[in-house]
Amino acid sequence: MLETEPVPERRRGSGVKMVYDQLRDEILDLVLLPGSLIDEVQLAERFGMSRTPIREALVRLSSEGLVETLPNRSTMVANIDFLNLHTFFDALTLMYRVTTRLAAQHHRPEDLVILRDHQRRYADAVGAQDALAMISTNRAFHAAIAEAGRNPYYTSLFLRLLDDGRRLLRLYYQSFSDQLPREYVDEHEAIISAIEAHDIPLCDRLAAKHADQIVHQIQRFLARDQRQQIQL
Amino acid sequence: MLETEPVPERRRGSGVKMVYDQLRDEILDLVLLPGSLIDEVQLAERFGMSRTPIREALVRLSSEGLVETLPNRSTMVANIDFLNLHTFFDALTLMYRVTTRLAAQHHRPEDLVILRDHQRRYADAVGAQDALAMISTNRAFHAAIAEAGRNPYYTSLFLRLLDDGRRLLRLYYQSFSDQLPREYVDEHEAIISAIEAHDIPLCDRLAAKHADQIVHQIQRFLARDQRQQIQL
DNA sequence: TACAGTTTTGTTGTCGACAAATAAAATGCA
DNA sequence: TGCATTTTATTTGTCGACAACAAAACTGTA
Repeated sequence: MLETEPVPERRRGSGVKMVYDQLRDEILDLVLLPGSLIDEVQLAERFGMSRTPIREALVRLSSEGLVETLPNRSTMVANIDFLNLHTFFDALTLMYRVTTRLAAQHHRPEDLVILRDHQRRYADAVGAQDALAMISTNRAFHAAIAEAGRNPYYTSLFLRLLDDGRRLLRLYYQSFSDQLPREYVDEHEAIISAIEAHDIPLCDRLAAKHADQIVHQIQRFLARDQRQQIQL
Repeated sequence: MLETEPVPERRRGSGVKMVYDQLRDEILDLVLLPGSLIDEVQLAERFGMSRTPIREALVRLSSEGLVETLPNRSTMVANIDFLNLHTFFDALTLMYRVTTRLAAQHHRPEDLVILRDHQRRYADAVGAQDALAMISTNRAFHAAIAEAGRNPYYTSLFLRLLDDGRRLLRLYYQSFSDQLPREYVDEHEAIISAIEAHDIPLCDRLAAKHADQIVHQIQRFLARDQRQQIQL
């Protein structure tokens, strides 16, 4: 009597969160391509559970704008809006500045330890030429700055922007993984020092410069091969 | 044959949205008090539908921070965080400034028509001493400015802030509905003119002043009767 | 062949029911 | 009586099933 149990007997309330986290990662990592349709029963079979928890996860993703749900029709992975990218860059730059300024004001000693930890991991990723690790560690670094700023409103918007950017960065790094991120390591170091020194104007300048670097780099990439963006 | 139909035969996909909108309004209008527990089957009976759509509405409200859901236990109306109000005021002020500046840059002629329409309704509400109408029309006015700024990232954060503030304003206006909002009418007029003139620095100054007025007024109120805030 | 109307197919939105998990009540023991 | 333990009860998380809706496939007619 072979009682195969492919689903490893998950705990009660963990279903939605598991599906949510998994789908979210796959969307942001472009495993699920923008515009592709999502079938609930297919997901239900894949995760070995009913459609109900799948649906709740999709509702959550929908309210965060990661999927668009057409009434009585399939839900769809949200498209990347290449036409209004300037609004994204604008908001991203402002949030870089605001969160870094606030970190200079409100950080505590333990925040610096965390920051340096993330920075070290980022430097390792750059040294190892590991594009995926660069993306995630860079994100963690700036998310930690936002946390140190201690304003949840800014933090949540910033995280959303970083996630939206994560999809762009996936396009970016998969096309050419060059050595430019080396500059970012130094800039990160300077930002940490400015935060530690409570130098708010310097934090503002450094964050703005850092943001401009990233924005211009992405824009250069987009201008370079426009075919790819039209294709999506 | 008496076929009573208390539930008016709603359309198919409208269930969740109806429950979501209704609960959201009741939470923001303090009909559902912060910290109060929400029973799903009770809501299901009240809305005349199954628990499934109620649940999806609650998930959505949860992801927007309006309710907090304890695992395997009741979900709860989110508390008002009186301790960290300064983060709220800070973000609100910045968003006032940013959205108004962007409206000066990117507005179109039809936006001004909409703005003047909201402004007229706000003036009417002030004239009629209708506190609830003041809250909603003021919100609509500033939301329209954000829309005219055409940056969905800022708009969504701003709307969230305005909604969080709506609960505070409910506390505020229900304790003393005075004639102070009269000043706001004039300030709104000045903001409209500055937007129309594309005067970005003036928009920034006016928005900052406007925000400070509101913030200080709420802070005065909170300092005046602290008993009420502790009670909640 | 082109097109309007009809049928079929596939997918979603909703339902009622059951089981797990927690809180409350009841019981037993010192 | 006070406390630990068991039992009950309530509420959630999940499931399988069915009906409604939209798109695709099909049919008949000009």
